[in-house]
Amino acid sequence: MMESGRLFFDPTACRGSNMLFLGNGDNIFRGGRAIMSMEESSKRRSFFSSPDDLFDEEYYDEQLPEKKRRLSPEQVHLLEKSFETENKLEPERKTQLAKKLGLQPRQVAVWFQNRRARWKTKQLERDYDVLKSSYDSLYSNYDTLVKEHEKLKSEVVSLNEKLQAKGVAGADISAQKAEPLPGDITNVSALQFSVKVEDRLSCGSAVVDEDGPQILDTGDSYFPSDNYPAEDDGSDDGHSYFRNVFVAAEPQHQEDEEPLEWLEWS
DNA sequence: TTGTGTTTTATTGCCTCC
DNA sequence: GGAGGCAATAAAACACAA
Repeated sequence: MMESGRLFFDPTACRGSNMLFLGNGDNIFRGGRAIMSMEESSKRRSFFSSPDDLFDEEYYDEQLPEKKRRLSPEQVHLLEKSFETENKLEPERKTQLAKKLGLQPRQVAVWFQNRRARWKTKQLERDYDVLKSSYDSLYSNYDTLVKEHEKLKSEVVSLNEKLQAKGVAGADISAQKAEPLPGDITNVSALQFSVKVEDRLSCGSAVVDEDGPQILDTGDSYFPSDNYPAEDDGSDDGHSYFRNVFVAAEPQHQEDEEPLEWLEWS
């Protein structure tokens, strides 16, 4: 596999014979011509010499394989569409696509490889954003809880003082007979998170119970399956590797989400 | 025009699977 | 062992500010 790739643009390999390009059913000159025709303006020349065909002067400009050339928008569009339906390439589809596009199968394979890499990079960026907003949300809720806790604590202290004052002043209520407070409710640990926090939250932006938000160990933390989801024309439609990771504080989410099945790998 | 940063195409080497 | 995948990287093509 690598050998064919290596030969593809290897000047020494090209010098001898074009048979080297014929192994996959397409040859580079056919592809080169197709690209050339779509990019009428560019007529640059390859840095390496070509096979016998190049002796034909008429052919020279159009047939010469170039060292590197961008695919035409039409080619990219078709490749993108194909990638959307299936991001991996079976040999048959590769050959078909290559023929359709006037490219070498190898070029199609390389394009898919690079496209998958790009998709993955974008996906990681999206995942980072999701994780960050979840963190921000949790942090914000935590902050609210801490403040509320402080407020309640001071209320308890104040009520305790009143009770004690009443106990001293009241004729029948001795300090000994007074109902003890249920535990030391001025103690942070007694209050803190021993009850369901969600009961105390009014905003409802996040449901945080005693188990708290958590990151579940999903085991394999990367690709959910052999197939990535179809991507909407390379746009950010927010498929996350980690979408099944968060059980709380999921940020506002995309409407056009795909079903989770493909994410539920184990 | 040129320098610079980004994107795209292609290669290389390693790994896994059959 | 060959085929195909991925990560890392090179290098050409492109975009764009100065």
